[in-house]
Amino acid sequence: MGSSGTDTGDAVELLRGQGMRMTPQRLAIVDEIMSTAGYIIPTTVIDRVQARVPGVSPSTVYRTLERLEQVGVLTHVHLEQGTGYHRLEEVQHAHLTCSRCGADLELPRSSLRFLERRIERDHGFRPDFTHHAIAGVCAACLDLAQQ
Amino acid sequence: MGSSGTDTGDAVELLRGQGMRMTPQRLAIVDEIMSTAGYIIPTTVIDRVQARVPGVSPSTVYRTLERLEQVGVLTHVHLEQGTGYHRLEEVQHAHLTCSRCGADLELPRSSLRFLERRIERDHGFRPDFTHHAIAGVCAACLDLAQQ
DNA sequence: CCCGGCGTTGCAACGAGTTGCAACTGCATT
DNA sequence: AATGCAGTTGCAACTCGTTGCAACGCCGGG
Repeated sequence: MGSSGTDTGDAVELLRGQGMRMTPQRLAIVDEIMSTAGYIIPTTVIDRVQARVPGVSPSTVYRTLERLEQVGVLTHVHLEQGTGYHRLEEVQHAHLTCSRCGADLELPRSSLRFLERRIERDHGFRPDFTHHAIAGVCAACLDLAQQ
Repeated sequence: MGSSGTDTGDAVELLRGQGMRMTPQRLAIVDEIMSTAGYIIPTTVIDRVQARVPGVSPSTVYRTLERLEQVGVLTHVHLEQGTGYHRLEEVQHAHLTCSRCGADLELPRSSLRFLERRIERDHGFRPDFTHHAIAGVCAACLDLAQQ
């Protein structure tokens, strides 16, 4: 686990097609991301990539993540504690973050389609609830508060 | 304008009641916030307060904002470009940020109550759509894309 | 009105993230 | 296989924000 997932090759090919050069650093970064399920935060990418290719500078990682997003391989989300990146192909979901206990629930986008459509109809704005986390109070904490 | 709004006095009194000491720095920070409509970002507070009380350190401003939030005078929101603070009494609203043109629309919380209740009913999580901005595409950009 | 405890401040050091720039290197071409 | 250059990299410097700590000063008690 943790290396050379099947999509890494696909991604590399796609990146080459976009005129991007495949350097060792970039290869390590892409492979690290492609073999990670869910989202990953930049500092983690930096740590893991530096373990593989000593001397990789943080700025390279940040710039590569940005590049990968432009090319359409990744997307970033704003979570309670900062920015996270995940593969674009991953199932889209919103993050429900409990402001009491910090729990992070995932809600499939399909469950929010109705709300998205309703807001678009009522306000002319087509929202994407997956880009920013949604704060609130989870069921467990609601129960505690109700006693 | 921009100084000693009527609520500054109320706030100071409340803070004293909480055992907080009123230093010149803190007084300037509180007054700056209380006389600002809408949200304000920390760096702006730092600039304005330093203009009044030379030498105030940024850490003091950050710590005071945090303190004011604990006491219940302020609240922070996560916008596309960082953190913003606003008075708690201000009308609550969600921020709709257009990912195409960057427009920032405000949607009164009352317009979202229905959605909040529906999510709570369906998923057991009571969301607060005002805490994080909501990304999406505004009406104008939707029109452009449709042609 | 002075005194002293403890809440507060400034500073220095640090971590995350961004940017400008000179040096380097994939890789297409020859 | 050698060459050239546009795409990349690492570094240094900078901004925003956080934290530990010693010095400071607000304010209640004498």
